[in-house]
Amino acid sequence: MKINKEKAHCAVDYAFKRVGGKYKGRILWVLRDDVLRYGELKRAIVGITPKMLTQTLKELESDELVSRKVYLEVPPKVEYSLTETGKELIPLIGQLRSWGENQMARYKS
Amino acid sequence: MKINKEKAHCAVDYAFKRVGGKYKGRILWVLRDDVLRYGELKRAIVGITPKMLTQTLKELESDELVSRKVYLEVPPKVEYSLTETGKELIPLIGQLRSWGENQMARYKS
DNA sequence: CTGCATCCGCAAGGATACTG
DNA sequence: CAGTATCCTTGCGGATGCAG
Repeated sequence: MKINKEKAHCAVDYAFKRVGGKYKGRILWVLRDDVLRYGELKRAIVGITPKMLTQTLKELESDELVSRKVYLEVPPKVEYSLTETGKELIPLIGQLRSWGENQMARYKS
Repeated sequence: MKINKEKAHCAVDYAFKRVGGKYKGRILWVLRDDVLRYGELKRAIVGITPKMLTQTLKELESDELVSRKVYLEVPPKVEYSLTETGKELIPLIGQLRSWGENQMARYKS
């Protein structure tokens, strides 16, 4: 697994790296006020493959935006939720989302 | 040139696509309150190659976040600035940047 | 249920040289 | 000055199968 830890050129670069990629934004967003299990996430993020889900979650966990809680049960159960740092991003993602909605509406014409 | 126009899964996805990529955030940010020429941008975005600068600017222009003004002079002169839509993003990028700064400070230890 | 292992294609991005 | 034109590398992300 290759998790991007290289130096950012600036804070903007740094921030976009943590939140960029194809699914990070969407995952953080669906976790905004829920604690979700792996399978629930998989269903929520339409089109994601298990590999990408696991990989992206690991990166988010490594950046301490998402925390992972394992229940030692059979069958296995793992829950994902936002960390405090992750929650700080929610309002920003929310604004981006609103902006995106406006744009999509504007161009639908 | 391949500019990403495929359907977004949702508004979050849409927004991140417009602003993602390796340089879009940084370019929008340095243009936040200046009108810059090609060469000035190139110097401002440390590490970018002419190819990526041109390509990224084209995508931003195509998404109507940046506008391009050509002066028919010798030597040539081209100025880039934010559109109104682009300016809407600045506060959001600013917040992301602040968040990034805090994170970088936290981890510097 | 929650993943990991493996293989692979393709597009994003990089290096370098050249042009109007 | 403001880009193009080529060629090349990398690694993201997809597909599929297997495992605890």
